[in-house]
Amino acid sequence: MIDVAHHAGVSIASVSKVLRGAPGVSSAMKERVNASVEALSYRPHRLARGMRGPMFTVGVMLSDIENPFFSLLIQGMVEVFGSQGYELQIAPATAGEESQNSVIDSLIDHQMDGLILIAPRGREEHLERIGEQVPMVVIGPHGPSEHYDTVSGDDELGSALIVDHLVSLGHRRIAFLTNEHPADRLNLPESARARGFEEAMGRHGLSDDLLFVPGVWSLEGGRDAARRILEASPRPTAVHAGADVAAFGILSYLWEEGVRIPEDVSVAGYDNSPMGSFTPISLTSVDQSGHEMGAIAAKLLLERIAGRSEPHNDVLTPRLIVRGTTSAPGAAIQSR
Amino acid sequence: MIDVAHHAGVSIASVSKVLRGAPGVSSAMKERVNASVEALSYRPHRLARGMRGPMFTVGVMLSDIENPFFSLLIQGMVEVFGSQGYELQIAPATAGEESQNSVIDSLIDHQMDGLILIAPRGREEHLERIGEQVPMVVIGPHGPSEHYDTVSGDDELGSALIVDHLVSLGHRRIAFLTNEHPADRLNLPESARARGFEEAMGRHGLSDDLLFVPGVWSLEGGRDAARRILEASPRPTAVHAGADVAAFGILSYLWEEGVRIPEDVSVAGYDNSPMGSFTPISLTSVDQSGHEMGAIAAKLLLERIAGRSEPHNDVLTPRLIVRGTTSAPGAAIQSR
DNA sequence: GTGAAAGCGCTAACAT
DNA sequence: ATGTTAGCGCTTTCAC
Repeated sequence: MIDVAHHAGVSIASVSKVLRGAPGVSSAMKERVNASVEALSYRPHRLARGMRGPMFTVGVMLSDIENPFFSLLIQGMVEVFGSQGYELQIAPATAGEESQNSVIDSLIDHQMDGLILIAPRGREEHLERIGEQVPMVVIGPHGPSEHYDTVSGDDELGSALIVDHLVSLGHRRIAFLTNEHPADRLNLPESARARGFEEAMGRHGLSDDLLFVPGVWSLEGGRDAARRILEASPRPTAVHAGADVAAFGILSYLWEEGVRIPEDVSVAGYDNSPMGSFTPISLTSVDQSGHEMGAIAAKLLLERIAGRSEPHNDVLTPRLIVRGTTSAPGAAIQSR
Repeated sequence: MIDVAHHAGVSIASVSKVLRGAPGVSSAMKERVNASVEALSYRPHRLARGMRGPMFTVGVMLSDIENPFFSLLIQGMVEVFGSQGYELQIAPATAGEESQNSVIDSLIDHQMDGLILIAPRGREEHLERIGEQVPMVVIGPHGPSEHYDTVSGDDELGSALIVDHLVSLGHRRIAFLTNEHPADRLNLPESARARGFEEAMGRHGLSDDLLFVPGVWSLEGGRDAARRILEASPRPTAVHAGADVAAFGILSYLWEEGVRIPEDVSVAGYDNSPMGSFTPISLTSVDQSGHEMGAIAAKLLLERIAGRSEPHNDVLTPRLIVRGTTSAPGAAIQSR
């Protein structure tokens, strides 16, 4: 910056003012400085700037880089932050709680102006403590919160939509693939979806007909689960896979085994992934508008950075998307 | 840090030394300082540290957050950097060259110790200029380079593997889906794959039978291309989709139209995405070991950060994975 | 082995 | 409207 000041024949404070667009600079000064900046192809040192004021950078803790739904979220954020002059940096973590916490700490150490946590596994108390230190938005069913905002889909309702749909088709015995999680963690999507499933089944008087299949939401996890579902007695006529990726695994295994879908077994996913809409998959699923969710999270974070401190807990309404993998049990209502 | 020094009753210089593990500190001093750090739950200010020395953070320019192959790359990097005490921050960009360049600039402004660019669209000269400023590794067919390293698959060979396979099955008229790109950009995966396709066709004396289908490598792009391929006359009996995601789109459209695969049209992808291996897709594809590629890029970057300046240009050998979407033309060699 | 002090590149009072 | 200067939290000579 000193070089620029010399080149332009002005003080470094003036350079700083021009660069920040601060008030109280003549247009002549602006031109001279900008010309010198150009001539020397000077770029401001973000760290030095960050030592005094904001970094104009927000951090995202990404708990699973493979999940395509999370990619959607990030795209929504990118658009909002980009248009507001904020930069976005993503710190990849794993599913483990320690990994996620250390990634979050690192983001704070880097003096990010705000944090968005995507489906964190940390406990509420811990999240509250982070929220006290830095503006924060959590994506996932985490409300109510004191010191941070949350955005999530109404996963209980989403599960209920699936159950209602299947029951209205005539299904009674329905399986749900749990994503393995500690029983005391009520703030995870898998908890909310399991809860919604159980309640909806109860509402239809089917509490004795539900089957919880322990397993993991992944392609392989879905295949494993499908194997066990076929062996169950009585065998379920429908499966709520919990997530699209798990549904893909289930479908894959069932198809290989010659099980007809949806005639023999109906399958519903969750997330409405792009792949699911395509033939020959045509997966019945629940849409939770990830793009919009990401954009909302970004806007909430900007509000918090601007000073708001009352917590917002936004819940988006999911939509059921009926496609070809669900039908009345035993009935081939549509060709596949 | 001053607080820690007071709490421990020592100078801030000593605190600094202990924290960095610098030589010349008594073990008594170490213990006192560490105790105070613990007691005050002090965390070092990364920006202030970065103003004097390295940040121990590397930046990744991610040109497409949706591409699952890129996720694989990042997982490979995470493992290497994590074990070496480096942090990884991902800056998401779009396919546009300007977007990518500004993201790269921003990474440099943040004083990252090194950069990995995933499939950048910038020109060689521009990349060289960046490589002069900061240790850098480019993932993509960009060699030979002066001031940075590259890692890539041998995309020309990969395309040739597909052509050889299809021709050995008896195909002659084969289509290739171009990912739209400027003709003068030879350093893109799409360019290399197109080149490999053309050369291999020529080698088999089929230069007159090849069909370049302009289009985009995406689900929708694949569907569009499939429509035009069906209309082509003479109609190709096989398609090299260029990328799995495009192949999925092609398959989707062909299935909807009642075209039998592989009997009527054979389809091959590129990338060996996890989804492709599952029934009912079972896509013939080319594996380019993304995980390993990411790990190699990370190691090369660490070497550069450590001081190496001779460029390395690593090329990984791709493997053809034959599955159910390719067969002799007109022949149903395997049930789907 | 330990501490004092200069300085990294900026911003923000404050003075002119 | 412009310039001077004191820090931000750390690292790093250089004395002690």
